[in-house]
Amino acid sequence: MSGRRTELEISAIDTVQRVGMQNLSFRTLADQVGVRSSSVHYYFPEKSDLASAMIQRYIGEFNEQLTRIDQRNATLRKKLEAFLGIFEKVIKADKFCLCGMMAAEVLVLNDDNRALLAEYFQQAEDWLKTVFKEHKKQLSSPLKPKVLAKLLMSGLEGAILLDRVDGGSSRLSAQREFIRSIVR
Amino acid sequence: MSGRRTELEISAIDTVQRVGMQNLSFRTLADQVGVRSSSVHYYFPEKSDLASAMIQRYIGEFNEQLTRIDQRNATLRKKLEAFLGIFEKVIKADKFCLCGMMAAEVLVLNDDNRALLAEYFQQAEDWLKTVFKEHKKQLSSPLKPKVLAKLLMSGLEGAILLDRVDGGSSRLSAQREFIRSIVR
DNA sequence: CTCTATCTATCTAATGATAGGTAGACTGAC
DNA sequence: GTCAGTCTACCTATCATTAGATAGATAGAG
Repeated sequence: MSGRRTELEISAIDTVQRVGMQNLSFRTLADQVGVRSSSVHYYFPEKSDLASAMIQRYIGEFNEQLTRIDQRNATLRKKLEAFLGIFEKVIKADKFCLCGMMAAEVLVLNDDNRALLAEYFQQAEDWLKTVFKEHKKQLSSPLKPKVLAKLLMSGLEGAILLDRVDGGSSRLSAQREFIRSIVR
Repeated sequence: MSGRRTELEISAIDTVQRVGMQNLSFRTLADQVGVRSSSVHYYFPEKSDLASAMIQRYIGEFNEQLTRIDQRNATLRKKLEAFLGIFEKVIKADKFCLCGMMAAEVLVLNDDNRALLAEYFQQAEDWLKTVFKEHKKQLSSPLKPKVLAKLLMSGLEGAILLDRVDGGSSRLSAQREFIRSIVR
C-alpha cells in the first residue's frame, strides 16, 4: 500500500482537470506533493503510466458514485438529477471532467489510454441507458434509451466545458431543464 | 495584406484543432509553413497573440457559415441539420472545435482570449435562439428557444469531443435524432 | 532610405527521462 | 538472535531536447 502513489494520482488528477495533461509536469506534480520529480518517475516511469493510473482511478471513483446513486435514489428523475450533480460538483470546483479533458488531447495519447477513455464514456452511457430502460414508464420522450444516454452524457460534458469559459452555469441549467422535460 | 500571416493562422488552427494549443509550438508551426520560428514571432510576438488571431479567424469563418445557412435553408429542420453539418465536417476531419479545444485549456488563457472564446459560444447560441424563435411554429418542444440553443450548442460540442475518442459518430447521430425530435 | 519580411544565432527556462546513491525495513540462513 | 542480502521509497545530479522569446543582420520593394 503506497500512500504516496495515491497522493500523486489524486494531485495529478486535480491538476489535469484544471489545466490539462500538457500542463502537468513531473516537477509541478512533485512540488505539489512534496517530493522530487524523480520520485514521481519511480512510481510512474513515463507520463503515459501516470495518465493510465489517473484514468483508472477516475473511472473507479465515477463508478462508486453511480453505485451510490443507484442505492439512494428511487425515481428516474432523482437518479438523473443526481447524475447531473456529479458534473455540477466538477464545474463548481472550476474543473473539467478528467476524461473530457483527455478526450480533447486524445491524439497525443497512446492506444491503451485511448481505450481507457472510451471505456469511461461507454460505462457512463451504459449506466444511463440502463436507468432509462428500468424506468421506461417515467420516460416521456420518443427517443430510445440508448440515444438519450448518449445525448445526456455528451450534453453534460459539453455543458461543463462551455460553462467554464464564462464562469456561469447556464448550459448545465439547460441540461437540467432537458432532464425534467423528458421525465414524466 | 500578408498571405504568410494568413497561412500561419490557418495552419495553427488546424494543428490546435487536432492536438491543442499546448502542442503547438512556434517551431512546428514554422516548419509546417516553411519559415523559421522567428518569422512566426514577427507576426505574432507572443503565443497569446497567435491564439487571439486564431480565435478571431475561427469566429469569422463560423459566422460566414451561419450566414450561408440562413441564405440557403428555409425550414427549421434544414437550418438545424445544416448547423449540425458544421460539426460533422469537423469530426470527419478528425478534429475538435477550435474554441472547444481552447475552452478545455481556458485556465491557461489570458483574459482577452477568454473573452473571445465566450464571444464565440455566445454568438452560436444567439444564432440558434433566433432560429428557434423565428420558426416557433415548427418547434415541438416545451423548452424555450434560449434553453434549446444552449442545449444544442453544448450537446454538439460534447458530441464531437466524445466521438473523437472511439472514432465513431454515435453521439453526433444522437444529436441529429434530438433535432428531429424537437422539429415538427 | 526606409519599411517589410524574412533570416541566423542565441538565451534562459522548463521538460521528460535516466543513472546511480542511500536510509531503513524486511527476510531467510546460520 | 543476528547478520548478509534484498527490496522499497525515496534522494541528488545530470542529460538532451524543446520551449518561448529576443537581438541583430539582410535582401528586396517602393
